[in-house]
Amino acid sequence: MSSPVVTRIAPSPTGSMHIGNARSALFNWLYAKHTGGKFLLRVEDTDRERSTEASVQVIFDSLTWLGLMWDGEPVFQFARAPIHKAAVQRLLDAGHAYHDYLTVAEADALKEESRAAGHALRSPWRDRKPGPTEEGKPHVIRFRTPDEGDTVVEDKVRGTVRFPNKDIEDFVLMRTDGTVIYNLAVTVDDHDMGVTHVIRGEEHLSNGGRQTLLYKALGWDVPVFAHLPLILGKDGGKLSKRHGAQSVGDFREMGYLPEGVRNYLAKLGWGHGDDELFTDEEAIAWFDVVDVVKAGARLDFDKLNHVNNWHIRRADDTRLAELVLPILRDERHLALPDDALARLEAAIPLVKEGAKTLQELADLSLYAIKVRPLALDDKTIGNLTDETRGRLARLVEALRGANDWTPQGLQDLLKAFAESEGVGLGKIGPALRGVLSGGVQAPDLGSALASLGRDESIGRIQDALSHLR
RNA sequence: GGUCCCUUCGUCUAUCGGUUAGGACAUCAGAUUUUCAAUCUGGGGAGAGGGGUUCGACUCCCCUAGGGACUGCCA
Repeated sequence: MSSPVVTRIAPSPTGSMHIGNARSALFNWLYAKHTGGKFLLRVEDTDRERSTEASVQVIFDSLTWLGLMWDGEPVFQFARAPIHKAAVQRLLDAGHAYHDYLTVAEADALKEESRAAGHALRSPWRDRKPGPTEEGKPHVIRFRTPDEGDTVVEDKVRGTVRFPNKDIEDFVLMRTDGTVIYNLAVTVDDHDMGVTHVIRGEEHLSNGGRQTLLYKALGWDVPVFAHLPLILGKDGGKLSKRHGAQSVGDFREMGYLPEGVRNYLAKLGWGHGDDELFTDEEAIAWFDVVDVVKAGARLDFDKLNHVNNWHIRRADDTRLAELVLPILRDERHLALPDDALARLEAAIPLVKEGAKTLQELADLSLYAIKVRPLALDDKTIGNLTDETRGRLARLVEALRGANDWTPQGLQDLLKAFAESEGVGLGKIGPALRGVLSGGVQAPDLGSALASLGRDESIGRIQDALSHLR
C-alpha cells in the first residue's frame, strides 16, 4: 500500500567522516533495513575546494568499515549541476524565484535593516525587473519566500515544527558564478533519487523549513523528515578533536570494532527498552525513527568500551587475531615469529574477556608472540632466587610429564606441584609468570601455559634458568 | 537580536496520569587472587525552578532559567 522506503546519507567530502554523520548513516541504514527499503549514498561535492578524490575515498572507506553498505551507485551532486539549474529556471518561470542584483555589502546592510524591522531579508529586486544598467551584471537568484503564514515541518522525532515565513529570508538559490546552493541541490536530488525519509542531524531542522518551501514551489511531495539530536562531547559541548575522537577513522584506530561502534551509536539517541547490548539483526528488527530521543547525547567512552568489550567477546577468534596482528607488527613495530597468527589465535580466547578495545587485546595477547629468549623485567629477575630456580627446574620436569595440556589440567598440575614442594602457589606463581611472559600481562598460569604449548613454555623457563646467572 | 529545538541518577536511558521512579555504564564497599583484568555480592545516586489542569502529575498546559541549532553567494 505505501511506497517502499528510500533513505540516504549525504556527506560532503571534507577529509574525514564525523561520527555524528556516521550515526546519521547508521539510522538511515537501520530504517531502510527495518522497512525493507533502500539506503542510498550521495556525495555532496559541490564545494570544489574541499572535494578531492582522497576525501571522497574517506567517505567510502568510513562507510565500508562501519559496515553500512549503500544500495546502488553513489550519486555525485556536482555532476547534477545542469539538473539543478533547470530546477532554478522552473522556479524563476513560476515566479518563485527572482534575479537579485544586490551586492554582498548591500545585502548585508539590508539584512540589518530587515532584522530591525522584525523580519528576515526581502530584496527590493523581488519585484523589480533588471534595467539596462543591470543587464549582464553578476547577480544571484533568490527564493521568493511567502510573507504570510507558517511553513510546517512534520518531524518524526520532534513532532510539528512551525517556522513563521516572515522570519525565513529570501535565501540564495544560485550564486553569482552560476552554481547552486545547498538547499536547492538537496531538494532536487532527494526528489530525483526518490528519497522518502530524510533522516539527518538536528542542525538541519531549520533547513527542513526552507526545503519544504522548495518542495512545494516545485510541486513535489515533501518527504518525511526526522531530525536526530546532536552527539555532544563529554562536557556537553560540540564534539571536537579535543574530546579525543570525532571521526570514524579515530574510532577505528583506537581499536573499536565496527559492530561495537554500531551498537553504541544506535544506543546513543535511540533505545529499545532496557536493551543495551544487541546484534545488528536485533537493531534492525527493533529500530524505528519515532523511538529516537529528542535531547542531545554525550559521547561516553566508558560505555562505548563496555559495549565494545561485549562484541569482542562474541567475535570470532581468527578474525580478532587477524586484526591484532597488524597492530603488533605495524603500530608497535615488534618482530613476530612465523607462527604469530596461530599463537594469537590460541591466546585471544583466553584474554579477550578483559579487552575493551583491540589495542587492549593486543596488550593482553602480546605475551604469546614474544620471540625467545625473552627479556625479563627487573621484578622477575629479583624473583629468581636460587630456591625458585630449583623449583622451576623441577617444574620443567613435571611439565614434561604432563598428560593433560589444557588450562584446567595445567592449573591442577601447578597446584599439585606446589603442594609437593610444600609451599603455596604464591611462592612460585609470580616467578613463573614473569618467566613465561617477560613481565607483560598474561592470563592465569594454566591458560598461559596451555596457549604457549609445551615446547615454548619449557623453552621460556629454561631460557630464564640458563641465560641469567 | 530573531526563529526553532531540548531539559529524569555523574553519563546513556525506561516511564507514555496512579511505580518504593526501573536498567546500563561509571563510582564506592566487600568476596576472590599467581600480575592486570574478568567475575560475584551489596551500597549511594535523578524528574531545572515556579505556576496551573486533575481525586492524583516525571508524564498535559503556561512562564522562567539553562543548554543547543540555525540566522552564508558552506554543506
